[in-house]
Amino acid sequence: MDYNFQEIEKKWQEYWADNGSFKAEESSEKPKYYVLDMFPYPSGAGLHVGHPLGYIASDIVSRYKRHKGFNVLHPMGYDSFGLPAEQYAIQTGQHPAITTEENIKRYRQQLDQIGFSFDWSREVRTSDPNFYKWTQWIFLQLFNSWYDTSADSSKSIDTLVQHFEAKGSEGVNAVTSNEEDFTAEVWNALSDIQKEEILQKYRLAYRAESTVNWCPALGTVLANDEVKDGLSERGGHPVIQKKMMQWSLRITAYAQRLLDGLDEIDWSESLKESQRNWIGRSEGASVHFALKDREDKIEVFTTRPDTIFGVSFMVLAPENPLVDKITTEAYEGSVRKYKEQAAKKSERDRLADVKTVSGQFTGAYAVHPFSGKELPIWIGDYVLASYGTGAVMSVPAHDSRDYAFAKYFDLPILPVVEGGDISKESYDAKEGKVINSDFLNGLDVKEAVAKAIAKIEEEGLGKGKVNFRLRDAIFGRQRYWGEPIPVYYQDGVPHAVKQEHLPLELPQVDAYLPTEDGEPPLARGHKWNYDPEKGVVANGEGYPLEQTTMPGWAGSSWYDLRYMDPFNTDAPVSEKADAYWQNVDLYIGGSEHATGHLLYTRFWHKFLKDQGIISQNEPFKKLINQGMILGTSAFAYRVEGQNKFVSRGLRKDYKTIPVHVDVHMVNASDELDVEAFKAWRDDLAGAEFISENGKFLVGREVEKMSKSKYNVVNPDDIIEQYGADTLRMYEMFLGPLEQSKPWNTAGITGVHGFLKKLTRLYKNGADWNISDEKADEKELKSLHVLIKKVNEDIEAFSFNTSVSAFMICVNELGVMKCNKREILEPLAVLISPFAPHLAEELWAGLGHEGGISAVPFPVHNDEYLAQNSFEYPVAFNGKMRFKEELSLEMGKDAVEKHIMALERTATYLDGKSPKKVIVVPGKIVNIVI
RNA sequence: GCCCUGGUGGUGGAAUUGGUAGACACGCAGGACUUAAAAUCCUGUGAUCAGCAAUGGUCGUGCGGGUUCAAGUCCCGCCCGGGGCACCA
Repeated sequence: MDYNFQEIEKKWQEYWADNGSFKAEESSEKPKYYVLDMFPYPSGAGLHVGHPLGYIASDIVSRYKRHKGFNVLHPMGYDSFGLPAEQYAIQTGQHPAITTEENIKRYRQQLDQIGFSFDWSREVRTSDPNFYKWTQWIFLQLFNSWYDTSADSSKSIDTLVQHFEAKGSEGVNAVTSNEEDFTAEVWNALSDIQKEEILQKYRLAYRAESTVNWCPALGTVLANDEVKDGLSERGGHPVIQKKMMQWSLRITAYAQRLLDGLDEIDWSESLKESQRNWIGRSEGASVHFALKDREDKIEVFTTRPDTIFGVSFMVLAPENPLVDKITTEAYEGSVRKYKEQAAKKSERDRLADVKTVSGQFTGAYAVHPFSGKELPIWIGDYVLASYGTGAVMSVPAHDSRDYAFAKYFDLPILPVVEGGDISKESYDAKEGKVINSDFLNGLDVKEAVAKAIAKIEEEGLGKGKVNFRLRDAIFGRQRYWGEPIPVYYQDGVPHAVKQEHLPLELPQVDAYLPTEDGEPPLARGHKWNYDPEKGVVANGEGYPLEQTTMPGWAGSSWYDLRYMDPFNTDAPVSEKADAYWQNVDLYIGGSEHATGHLLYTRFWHKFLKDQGIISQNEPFKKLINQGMILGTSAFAYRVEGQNKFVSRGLRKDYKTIPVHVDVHMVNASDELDVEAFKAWRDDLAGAEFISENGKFLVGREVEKMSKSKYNVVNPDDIIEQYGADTLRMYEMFLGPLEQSKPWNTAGITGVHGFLKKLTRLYKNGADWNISDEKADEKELKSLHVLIKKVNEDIEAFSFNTSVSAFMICVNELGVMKCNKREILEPLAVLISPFAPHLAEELWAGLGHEGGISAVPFPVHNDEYLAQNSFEYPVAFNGKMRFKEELSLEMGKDAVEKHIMALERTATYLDGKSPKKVIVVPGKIVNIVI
């Protein structure tokens, strides 16, 4: 065999491992380039052909950059804390660390086979105590920080305490849930416990009673991004709302910076848009409405202060604490009933039930700040307690939800913006002239918004305000297999575990379930107390440790930094490593992390930047989302009620049910291996098959790759049959990296054949056959067209088109029977990022030693590309009719003259004289008749 | 509902950003080599009409308009697929 890929690939993989070919240099004169893949969670199922897609693309870039003279950091590791290993542990009693270790071994084996140029010496695992020591350390920095909005930066909590001691809360501009002002005297007189209660409202990692997403089936809380349509993202279990004491991270402090930062990074527009939606900035005003006959006020947030004269009632969320205070005696019963009803509804029901209007009058009235009119106060579950102030001013004429509410309960609808018909629906558009609105009359909506805010501020009724939809991130999980939160409790007050006692390692437990009392699994640890002098001690001594662990995204929020300096024992990353590597130049991974990992990571980096740990604002300069590789399922058509199958073309004649067929039993022409199919399952053994033209054909459909659809293709099988280089090139050839596309094993023969063809340029049978003759013009042109294209394509991440370009060039050289060193040497280097094993083999065959990976990448020479003639398409009224080869040196006029003199031109003119002749040199001739 | 994407042969996809639509590959059809198969190589392959044929005509990039000598590409209005957000005031 002239292309013995199995032997070649094994040989060079060993060579790379033995020579440490891809070790990134600590420091270097070379410019740095950091290419990162989203590290995988090592699941038990192993990789299917969809997983390596992004890794192949990043590997091509890494290898290309090495050829271009960069010091490339291209690491890999494992996001090894997670639910599946824990659930397996619950079922079997096996420690999740063991399962994880086994899965990692399998992953490593699969990854190694594909020939990636990872620097494995820097491997990280989030579940490794040497790694999570620093995850815990970062958590403690967050715990010890508050956010100063005046400086727009986080600061040490000590600075806040000093301020409180000297001046109380006056002059503090912080992101906080604290609403009560106090003086220095009051502060200094507080007990430690009371002080800590207040500080918790400022810390960036804090404990608070908050409504959380509780998943009873998983026995843990979930972050907002882990819940989809009221179900847990993992497992699809129902999620309910529950009030719990929870650790949270104050990501909301960074909302504006997270939003602004998007403008300086090269990410896809759709991804940025997802993050913008998630952060959900809206501008408006907060306005205080006084209550009739009471001291309290209702504060609302509105984005439409211009419609303030259209307010005809107020609505509070049922959970709003004000409700109980203001409800009049006569309505107490019905309000209580409504609240109970609302509390019973799960988030999911509430979402599903958007169309049903419900609410209850409280008996109380607010007073319109400008008109003095009395406004009835209602409660309704369309108002959310967790957004804004949990209260709205209702402008039914210009808000569809308020409109529905007003119609249902027959409340007044007052139009204040011209331009819509409000007899059937509200007019929500922000266009038109304001009417019926006193000092706002005659203004455009935009002007009215500004004027209304100015007036509200002037009268002390409120102020302009920006609101974000982003919520603080719930950080505690009632699980075993995660990073322990390094906190202990003294008199119920949380204290940080000392740095010298980090990592706080997971305790040994006898089972991985929550306890019978519903406490997290860590409560089963027999040695899970803490003494600030001694560290972890047995229960009964010292103080109790926190029992929840960190969520899956904790470790992944900073792992990119650890690769820069994986063995550092003094810091997550050294100043030197940070200064050299800075941040990730190219990050490739799936778009499913848009509002989870990618947002949290940006948050942690901004925080670490504030702390002076790192120098960069953003972790990932450029990000590409690789598309999903879908499966091409195969179906056999079973005749309803019979054990009989009909071929695809005949199924119209029968009533059939499609049955999934394992794609491995179908060939490239969609023919089913009937014998294999019969042997597949007992019930099929006696089946009858009706063929067409002697063939039994299956139907095809594109679906997500999944075991249950029998359409999963394993890379190991592909590598076994065609080799890793073929797999790599075929995955790239399938289509644009960012696009989702179906896998079809049938097409792979094209790429495999190409690699064989390439080999044949260098070899004659088993022997190397290379000539030192000078290359001719045509050969050089073919090569240099390719050099130019490949360079451009890699820079543009358009790998599918470079594979085509390789095919075109190799086809051309094959026809010319070119075996000249002058052509074949650069060709081997060009293809090395794509098919590295074969490239190494060819390079060695050309007589080189020392490997190909650092050989400079070819640069094209324009001289060889220069054309002296061009085949002009000649079009009449824009329709191409014939072509004429002309010298490119001919000017416009000369071309026109030549073309007009042609006999063929005369035929098409058919006696008419052209109105106009357009000549675009080197492009086209168009004759307008 | 709002926001991002995308829509090109039987299939995956190209098209230098306004200049020959369908590169490259799969599949299909035919042929060469072979006892045969595999492998390899060659030819054809958007639809449709006319012709024995070389060839020629018409249509054709989701739909309907428009700009232009020229539109897959630009503009206006729709339709459909994929994704994000969503009683967010």
